[in-house]
Amino acid sequence: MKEATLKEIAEKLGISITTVSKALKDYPDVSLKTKEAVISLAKELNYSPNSFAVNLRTKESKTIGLIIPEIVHHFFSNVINGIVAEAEKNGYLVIILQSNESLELEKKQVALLINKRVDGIIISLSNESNDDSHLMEIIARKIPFVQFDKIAKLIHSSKVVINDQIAARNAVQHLIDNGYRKIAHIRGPLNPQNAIDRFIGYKKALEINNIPFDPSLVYTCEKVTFQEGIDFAKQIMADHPDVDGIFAITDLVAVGVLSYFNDIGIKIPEQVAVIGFSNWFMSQVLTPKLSTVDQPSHEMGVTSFKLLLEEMNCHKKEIPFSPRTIELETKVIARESTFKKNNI
Amino acid sequence: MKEATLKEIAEKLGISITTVSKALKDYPDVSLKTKEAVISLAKELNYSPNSFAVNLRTKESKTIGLIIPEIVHHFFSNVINGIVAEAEKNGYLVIILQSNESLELEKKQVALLINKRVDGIIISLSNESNDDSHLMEIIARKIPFVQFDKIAKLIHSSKVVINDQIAARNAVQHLIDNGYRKIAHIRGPLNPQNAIDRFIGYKKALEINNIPFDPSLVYTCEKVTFQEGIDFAKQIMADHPDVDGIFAITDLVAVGVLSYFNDIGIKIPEQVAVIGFSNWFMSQVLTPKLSTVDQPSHEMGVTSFKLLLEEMNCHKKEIPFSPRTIELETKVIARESTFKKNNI
DNA sequence: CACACAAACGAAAACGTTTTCGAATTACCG
DNA sequence: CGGTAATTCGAAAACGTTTTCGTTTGTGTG
Repeated sequence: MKEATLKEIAEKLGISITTVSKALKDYPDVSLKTKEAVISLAKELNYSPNSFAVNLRTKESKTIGLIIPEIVHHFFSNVINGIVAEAEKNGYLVIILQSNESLELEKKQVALLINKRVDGIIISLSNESNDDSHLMEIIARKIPFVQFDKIAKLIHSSKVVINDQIAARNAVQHLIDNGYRKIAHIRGPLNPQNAIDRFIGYKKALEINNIPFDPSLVYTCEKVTFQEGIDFAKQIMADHPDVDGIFAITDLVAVGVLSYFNDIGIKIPEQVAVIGFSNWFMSQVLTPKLSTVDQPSHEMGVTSFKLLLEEMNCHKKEIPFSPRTIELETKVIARESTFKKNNI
Repeated sequence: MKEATLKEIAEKLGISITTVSKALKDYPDVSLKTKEAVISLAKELNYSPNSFAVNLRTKESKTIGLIIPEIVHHFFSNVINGIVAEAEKNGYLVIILQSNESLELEKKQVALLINKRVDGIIISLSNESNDDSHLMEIIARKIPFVQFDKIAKLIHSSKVVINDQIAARNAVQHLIDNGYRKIAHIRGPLNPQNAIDRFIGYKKALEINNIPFDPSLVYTCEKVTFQEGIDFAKQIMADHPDVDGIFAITDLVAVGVLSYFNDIGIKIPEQVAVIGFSNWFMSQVLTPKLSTVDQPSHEMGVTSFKLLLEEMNCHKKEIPFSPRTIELETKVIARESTFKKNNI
């Protein structure tokens, strides 16, 4: 009942381990007769190579590591899906870790993956990440490395992103085009590059349309939760009763806003229009249906793995690899929550 | 710039590999002096044991495999989260695979994990799974094994489940208690045990309340999608315009129903009450808010890993392990979509 | 028949660790 | 001081594979 090994097959056939190994890997210097004998016996014994030994010998594990801030998250679970599918298609397995938006945990997990000697690492940074030392370590060890979505701009690695500035600008422009003028922004935390970029996009859109930027219309999430959406919606109506549009950093927050407005009877979009970001599934089934920005999450996963694979292949053959940055397309999805105002 | 090894440390210190290994693992037969010297040099060289070699030597990889039907799914992503968190807490990493509800893929993936020699396997079966041979293989190889949610009853392994019959019965009882009598059921596919059990629970509830069971009120999903919810809602209203309640196999389908009714102006719950299953996040933000059955998904993940860990520990020490089945509690979450009828 | 050459196989090293068991040294005690 | 016991160390095997480089045998050619 034990696991079959090359040695066992060799002994039963009265040949050497070397020949058995070669026969199974279809080397040209094994006669057809022995090849057949070996293959047939291997099948019979249900032989499969001991991957631990193969890993040690070949110095690769055909396994990659993936670190993301949150698994239970429409965007990230879609990315996971893309990565896992593409990886499997190419013979790789994926170890998933969740940083819980904690820099400390993220660092531990990078160390963990390095120790495990994964063949490559894909990461989307936590909101706390303002320190690059663990990423530098990955680079220093020459481990193939791809960042996506929430990236450290200054780290010289491949990246898969969207153009958050333009995407956000388009979202706000959509509000403006539909007649909304006094637009609040519920932004993400101060650290992450994409929260910064979306904020910049928000300002740009105002600027282009000659709407003065009012800092008091900007509200900053700490955790980017549904509850914060509710809280800020309340706050906004208290601070600025005449606001007529809200652009939220992500759909989850926008849904909080919607939920609060629905509960207290504020009409959307008649009184306030709302647009989110990321096109979460639920946004299309809410009342009113939420306008948002579509972000190709699954494709982001697939592309990230493809880039990593390229680098891993170069790494194996010891040919140099130049990191690339790929920018994927987004588009505004107009739904009920931003219907054109009647008076225009 | 190369990876430090025991050999290197030994040579630099003029001692044997054995002693270095022992020093790092705090064996009692190494003098304090050499221990300190070794540890300090190891730190300096940034030594970390080559996990490939450790795996080969110890025959374990501190890695488990997880196969689920769908990653982008509120219930499953919560389970993943629970498993990954609990695993990491105990020094294990998790390889995730998605069967896409395909038996064929599921079988391949089990084979993959066996070949990778993971220390244990956790699985929730695909809807197609009506063949146990791949699961038998896991048992035959004595690989620690836990099933959760969608299980093969006859396979002798640990299991983590809810009581689907009772949970479904409670959901339907809730509808009946609130005055609904003609209740349709949108059930899951014919194969999965939990779809069968929920259907049985539905029938039981009717029986207890002396409501005759009408097979034409039962609709069977193939893929359990949002779209099927829409389609069946339409179908139900065509077939039985006087239906006043719907129990759906899962929230996603219930949301489809809600969405269709909202679109065509059928009032919920005044005309038809709707209850789902699983308590997906979005169900609380819909209009109307969806009643459902809470299923402790995160806890299900945590519990699954704990059971697996127990078995892995026994396996290592070669002491026998008896598989256990753990049943977690569910409870009906009453929201707007099933408000009590006025006339009772 | 000698020689070259191809075909088929195997010995052995290497990957880096863990662990057993015996050897060497030191300390202790009567 | 002889002997025992404790302390400290290291040689070597083992885990199972891959791959290099010989060696042997058989085949064909001049």
